[in-house]
Amino acid sequence: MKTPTRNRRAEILDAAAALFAARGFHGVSIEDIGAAVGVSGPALYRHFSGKEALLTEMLLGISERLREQGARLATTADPDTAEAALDALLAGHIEFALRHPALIRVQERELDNVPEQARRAIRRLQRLYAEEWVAVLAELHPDCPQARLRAAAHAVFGLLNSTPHSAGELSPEAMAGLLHTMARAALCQIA
Amino acid sequence: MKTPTRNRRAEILDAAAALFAARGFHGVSIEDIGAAVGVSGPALYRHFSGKEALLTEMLLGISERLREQGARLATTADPDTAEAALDALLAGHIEFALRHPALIRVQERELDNVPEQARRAIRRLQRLYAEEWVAVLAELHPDCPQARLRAAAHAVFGLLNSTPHSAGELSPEAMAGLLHTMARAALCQIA
DNA sequence: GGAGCAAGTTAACGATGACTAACATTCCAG
DNA sequence: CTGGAATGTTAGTCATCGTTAACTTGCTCC
Repeated sequence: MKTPTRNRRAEILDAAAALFAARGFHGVSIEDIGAAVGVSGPALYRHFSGKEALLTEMLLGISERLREQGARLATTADPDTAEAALDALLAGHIEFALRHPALIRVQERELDNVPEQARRAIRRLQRLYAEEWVAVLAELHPDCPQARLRAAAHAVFGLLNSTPHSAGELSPEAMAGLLHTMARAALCQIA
Repeated sequence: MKTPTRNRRAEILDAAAALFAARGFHGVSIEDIGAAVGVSGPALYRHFSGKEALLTEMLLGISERLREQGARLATTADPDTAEAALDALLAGHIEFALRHPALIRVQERELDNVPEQARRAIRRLQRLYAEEWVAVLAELHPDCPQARLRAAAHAVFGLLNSTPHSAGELSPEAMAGLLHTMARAALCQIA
């Protein structure tokens, strides 16, 4: 009974992400998650210390991944223009959002269900990611106050993360193009 | 013990909205909601038939309000230009989102916790509201396919509804102006 | 002034669900 | 071969929570 087991932890995290996205953290039971990966109930405690720990690891993973990607793309090899950096950030975020809508949804909705300490760590990563955007935007709009740039960045995150809501009407490529265009236009207009 | 009682139902709905926004539907107990309005626990059953019914009424109220506002603003007195109608829709939505961030949050997150039948009604109202936007956008972009316009509208809702995330950095007026500018720019660029 | 309704109260029930305990199986390592 | 880790299983515990029941209390209207 020991199939390849392409790492159970990852399998569990994926299944849990889909379930959390669909029904919310409190709307999903440990039993549900177990059933989704073909084991039943308390088997999960062999891999995670509890339900909150599972969510915590999930959110930390997402934030870390975005932050790493942001740091990499914002300081891309030779960013002659801030415009190029912005396009890279946009493309990266859009690709992530389109490829992992469930993760985006969970990241947006379930932060409050993570224990205090880990929540601070997650928020820190999110802040670092946002600061990459703000830095790039500051180059494009040198006399725009930081607070306004931060608000603009968060607004654009809202736009890009709307993906899970409007699922499937457009092809992924068309959707990516549309979001890129809209976000770019929105970010170039901030006085 | 019969203070003015400025309608308990409304009071309960407000308190529940704030709690649901903060901790999610399943994260809030009937006891919590009661405590928030100064009565304890099962007193709520004098006003609502259950927890789901409470959420249902809340979401129906929000959707109805937005739809009504949308219908009113989109067909405003004399809409010489579709641009004016779009500006009216934007201003209305932004005002609502800034004035009632908790309602926006609940509307975005808790639809799945509403029983099937009511959920369909809510979705219908949301669809009607979105169609107001699509109709106006169609005037501005006559040869843009409907699906793209719909996706654009939802993306802008994501942008405007990001308010609850980035709370308080900017003054409400500055925030309203920024959101209006960004959304307008985003919506004028869709090829 | 008492009938009746509106709006609370506390106590209890029943379900669900997170987590623990105790026990089984498979897979190597020595 | 054997013992021990890794990974499951089922049964049970304990807390929480939605909901109902039974009982109180004040207001209002004839």
